[in-house]
Parts: sequence; C-alpha cells; structure tokens
Amino acid sequence: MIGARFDRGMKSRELKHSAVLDFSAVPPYDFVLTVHKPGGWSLLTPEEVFENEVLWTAMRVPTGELFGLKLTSIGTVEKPRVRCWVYSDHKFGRVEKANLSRAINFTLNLKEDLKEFYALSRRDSLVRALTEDLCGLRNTKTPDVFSRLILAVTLQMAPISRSDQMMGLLISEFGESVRFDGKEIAYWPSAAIVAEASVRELERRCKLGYRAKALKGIAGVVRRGFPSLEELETMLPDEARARLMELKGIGDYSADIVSPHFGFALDVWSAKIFSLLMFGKVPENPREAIPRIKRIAEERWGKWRGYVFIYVLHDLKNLSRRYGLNLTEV
DNA sequence: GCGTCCAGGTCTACC
DNA sequence: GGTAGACCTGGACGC
Repeated sequence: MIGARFDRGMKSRELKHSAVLDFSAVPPYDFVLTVHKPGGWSLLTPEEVFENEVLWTAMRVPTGELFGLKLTSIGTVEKPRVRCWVYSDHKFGRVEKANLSRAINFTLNLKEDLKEFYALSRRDSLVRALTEDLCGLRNTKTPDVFSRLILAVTLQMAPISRSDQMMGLLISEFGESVRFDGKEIAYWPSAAIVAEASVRELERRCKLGYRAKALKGIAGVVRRGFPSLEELETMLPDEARARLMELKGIGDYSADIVSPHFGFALDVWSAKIFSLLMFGKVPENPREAIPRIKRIAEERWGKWRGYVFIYVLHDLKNLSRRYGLNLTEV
C-alpha cells in the first residue's frame, strides 16, 4: 500500500492517541456496501485501505485537522452497529469527541431513513432491481467540502484515467498523510495549501491544465470561509446548489457532485448508461440528452433520484446481466 | 513516429 | 436568453 506517492516528501504525521466510538444506524444499513462501494469509489480518500471488512481511512474536519479512522461493523444489516477507532496526535477532549462523533455520523449517513426509497420498488421495476442487488447501501458524505470540490473539478471534461491521474498527483504533490495502527493513509491537500500554490505549479506538478486556475480560486474562497457540507445540508437543495455555483469553475454538474443533497449528477458517461436503461439505446449526442434525462428522472423518482443515480452506478454488472445490456463498457 | 481528434464541463463573448 | 468556441492533457487512432 505504501507506494511511490509516499516517497516524494509528503508531510506525514504519526497519530498515537486513539478513542473508540460506537454508532447505531437506521436499518437496512450494509456497512461493507456503504464504505467499500461495488463501483470502487472510496469513502474519504482514494488512498484508504480496506481489508477483511475493516476500513482504514482519514478524515479532515472543518477546523482543518486530519484524523485517522479505523471502521468496522459490529452489527448486521437489520441491526446495524459500527465501531470506529479515531486516531490523533493529541489526547481527545470531551467536546472534541462529541464533534468527531457528529462528523462520523454525518459521513456514514447513519440516520437517513430510506423507507420511502425502498417503497418505490413496489411500483418501479428498476428501483426493485437496485434494492434487491444493493440492499442496505447508503450514500455517504464527507465533512471536508474542499475534497469534494477537487473531485468535481478533476472529473470535468476528462476520461476517468485522466481524472485519477490529476487526483493522484494533487495528493502526492500537495496532500498529507497520517500513520496509525500500522497503516499510512494519504489524504487530499487542504484548501490553504492549494491557495498558496501558484497556478503554474498546479498545472505543471498536477497536470491540471486549464483547471488549475479554477481550483486555486476555489481554494482561496474555501480558505477565506465557505459553508461546510454540514452547513450546506441545512440549506434547501436549490440554495445549496446556488452557493456552490457561485464558485468559479463549479457548474451544474459539479454542484450535484459536491452537494450533500445528493443531486442527479449526470455527465456524458452516466447519460449513456441511463439512456440505455431507460430507452434501450445510447443517444447520438449524449451531452444534449442530459437535460431531458434529468427532467425524466425528477418526474419518475422525485427526491430519491440521487439514490437511484448512486445505486445504478454501483450496480452496473448486475444490471447488465439482468437487462442483457453492456453497461460497463459505455 | 507523427498528427489529429476528442473526452465523465464551464465560462465567456457574441448575437 | 441561447449558443458556439476555447480550454489542458494524454490516449486512441490512422497514416
């Protein structure tokens, strides 16, 4: 696991102090499907480690501090309980433990009740298939708004391999890592570090191209003060989107990626997948088809369209088999 | 090898 | 208000 990206002088800290926090969740909650999603998306950082149903990862809280996390299930899908060891370089105070507990609850989305979403399966065959395949998968969040903004910006106008390259370079060149429990976990750069870097450095060292200017600008705004994802969640969905779209470089698609309200973040790739599922064919111009597919999704699934979106993207293999489609190769 | 095209959006100038 | 064109980089493709 500890590969080349740790050999480049990345700032690394040893976290010797730990605390144990236990959580319950609203069932159904499948810990493994939630923290280690079938589509391969990470929970908090692409560098986290998942072994034998245990996840080692890192979490930056809005104060800027980075903590180590070790997570495992101590319950079942129907009686879900999660145990979390939190690691820090200092002893934990009572208030800090309470804040961390809230941040982990937010991240794992333990209290969301999906009853209405699962009820949709009675009248919607696609939702029925999805909830049969991935029962208990919960959408997750992060307390660190800047890491979501990095993800959104690097996903723009690039094949996934190129996005991975940009994200990996941002972490290795400007990120930091923490060592705890025998693991070393690298994490996204802070907004302050990116705001301090020059556009030229970001272009050259992270191959961000034209995105470098936008990311530096966004980092500056976040460093000066921007709502956390917990604060964006307390806003109405449209209000949260509008705040995000005030950031130069964050448009309709990126706002849906970042928003904790789980929008229908349709891009060219996912537009092809949903076109195949809904109409049986890929549109001639997928980009032009995006507004139409979004409209249909809102009419068909309402406020649960974000969940349909996530479930579909993590269920491509099963759906391909079920419907005789090749959704993994679009 | 080398040149060309284009991708998992966004912004801006122009009409 | 709507829309065409520019924008980094690197992989795929044709020659």
